[in-house]
Amino acid sequence: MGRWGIIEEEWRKGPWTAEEDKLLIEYVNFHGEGRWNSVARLAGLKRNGKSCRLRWVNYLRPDLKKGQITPYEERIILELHAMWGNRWSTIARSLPGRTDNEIKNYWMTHFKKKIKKSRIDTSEKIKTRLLKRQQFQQKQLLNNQIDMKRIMSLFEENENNVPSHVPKQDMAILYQNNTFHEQEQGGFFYSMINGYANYVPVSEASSNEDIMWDIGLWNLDDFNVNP
DNA sequence: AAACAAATCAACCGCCCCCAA
DNA sequence: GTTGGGGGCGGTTGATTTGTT
Repeated sequence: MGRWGIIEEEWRKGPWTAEEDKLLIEYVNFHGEGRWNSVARLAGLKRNGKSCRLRWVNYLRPDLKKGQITPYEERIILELHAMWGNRWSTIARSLPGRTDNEIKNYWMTHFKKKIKKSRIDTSEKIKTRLLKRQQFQQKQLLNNQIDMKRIMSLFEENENNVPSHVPKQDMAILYQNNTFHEQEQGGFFYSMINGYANYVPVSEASSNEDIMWDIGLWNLDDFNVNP
């Protein structure tokens, strides 16, 4: 009870019940995603907006991929984590149907203990701090994710069996020995520059030498965007 | 069978950014 | 220019599940 005898807003916490899920699904089906803070009022749920959003995004969304992370997905998680660090939502954008939370959990349980604490940790933090200030950079980098998706979609098709419509040359993009092999035709050229991955659409690279899709995130020291 | 340990993962928290008023 | 609400993100927790002795 509040000071004036008014019952203070008490939000439910903890695991969701099937009934709560049902209410939330009905709400989203009717009102769409978003405006999460009005869910409690409109759907009769005693959950705050954040809780509702989280439940929907991580569990109830119909487009979620169910089942275990496949070995193929695991490789992508490792590769992208090497590129992006702990930016789970960024990594998740390249894995359709998987959530940042899921990927984060997976990495934490499977790989964290294998990574020794070292000065790499410190430099990761510096990198993260730098990135936050570099809005412009980030937007550009996210654009390049689109290019990554094209790569990833090729892997997707190659995961189990190779559809006949996949051109031979695209098959050259293979993930072996912890790296993408260089690929010169019909896809992307992958290389490591200063230890960071670069993906260059081959068509762009060959038609215009000046275009360099540098998603080597961390060479930001060279920029002075925010004087 | 039972006690204990470890792994898993759903959900929380605090912080941050964005943007409308 | 400031403020506050909404929402997104990464780190963390802790109940439950799974493995081990």
